[in-house]
Amino acid sequence: MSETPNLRDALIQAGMDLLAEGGTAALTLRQAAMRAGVSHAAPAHHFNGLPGLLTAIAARAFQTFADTLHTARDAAGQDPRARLLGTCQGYLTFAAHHAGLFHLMFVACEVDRSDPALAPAALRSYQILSEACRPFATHADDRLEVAVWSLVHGYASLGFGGPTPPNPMRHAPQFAEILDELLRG
Amino acid sequence: MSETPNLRDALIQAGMDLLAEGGTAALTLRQAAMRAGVSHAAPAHHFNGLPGLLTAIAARAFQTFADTLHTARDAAGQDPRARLLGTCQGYLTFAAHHAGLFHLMFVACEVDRSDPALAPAALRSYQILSEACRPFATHADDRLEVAVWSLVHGYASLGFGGPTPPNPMRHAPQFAEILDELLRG
DNA sequence: AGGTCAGCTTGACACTGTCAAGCCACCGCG
DNA sequence: CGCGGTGGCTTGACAGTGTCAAGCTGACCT
Repeated sequence: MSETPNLRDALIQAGMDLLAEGGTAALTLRQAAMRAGVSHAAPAHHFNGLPGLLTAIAARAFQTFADTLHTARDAAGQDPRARLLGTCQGYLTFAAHHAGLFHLMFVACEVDRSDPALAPAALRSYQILSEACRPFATHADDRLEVAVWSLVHGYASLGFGGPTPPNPMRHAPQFAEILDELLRG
Repeated sequence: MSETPNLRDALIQAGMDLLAEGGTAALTLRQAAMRAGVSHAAPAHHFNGLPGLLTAIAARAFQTFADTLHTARDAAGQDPRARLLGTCQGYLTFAAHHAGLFHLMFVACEVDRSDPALAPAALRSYQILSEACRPFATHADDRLEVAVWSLVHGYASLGFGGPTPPNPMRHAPQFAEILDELLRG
């Protein structure tokens, strides 16, 4: 009665809430349906099973991810290095604050990566990073983009940017110093 | 009757086989027990539930991972750059050939990362990479180690090193060129 | 010889995803 | 206006999962 104009969005929102609260294990079709106030089989009419819901959540996550990168880049001013660093820090901030979504977007094997709803937002995210790299490209190929992308993604995945320090590292250097290393500080 | 000196190892081996054959979803306590020829509740006497089995598999995977890095480094000769590149390519080879184990080692949230059996092998892997980086370190801190580690881990996680090319990239540059970029070619 | 206990089995429970069948309001058409 | 049809949801069921409690068994120790 409150507000459920369409159930699909409500289920996606419930799934994102569950993911943020209890991690991947808590994200369940039946729990999402219960949160949305419908029966356990209702989600089947809007998604292709659990992978379908996960894919829809990942698609929405890619959109907010692209927005995060965009605003972080623009907030960093006009200097090309500051813009690239800002974009990377947006990347790290998103990974640290939305670990569940980050996991879903990049590593979860249940999401259907061939879903056409996934490509646009993912491509937009990549293009924002790619544009920030362009002023520093010294080769014809895209090796710098791949290098920066791999670097920031690995840094985030290994937990250096997160609140909890990773396993064997006593003190991870700031990402800005590492990026300088790559850009021939 | 064939050979099961201790069930614990048999369960770990069965779990690794299941992981290699059917991915994370196929790795199940009951399936591993069935493969080992015991009842579905037998694993509970050797592991702390499913997370315990996953942790034990991850610990063994870290050992073979460290061995892979070690032999790849030594097979690369004496030149410091060749040794570092060889170590990284061992990293990428392992990630591509043992995607399930790689996932378990670094991202699976079910493994108990505080398990004391996990730290030694993980630390050994890190030290092999760290030693290969040492000739190139130009700062007192370990920023280069973290940079190389993040770079190769991100490169592997994003699928550049794997058999299937990743999403938006038409042609990923070879990792050697990217590593040269980081080492100020 | 008798007791003890680790290791394994059996059985049960709650929970998951998924499918089949049915219900019901709404919408278009005769 | 009546009426068939269909999308959206419910109910019920099934196989599969992890996990716990209880019981059996054989070896080992005293």
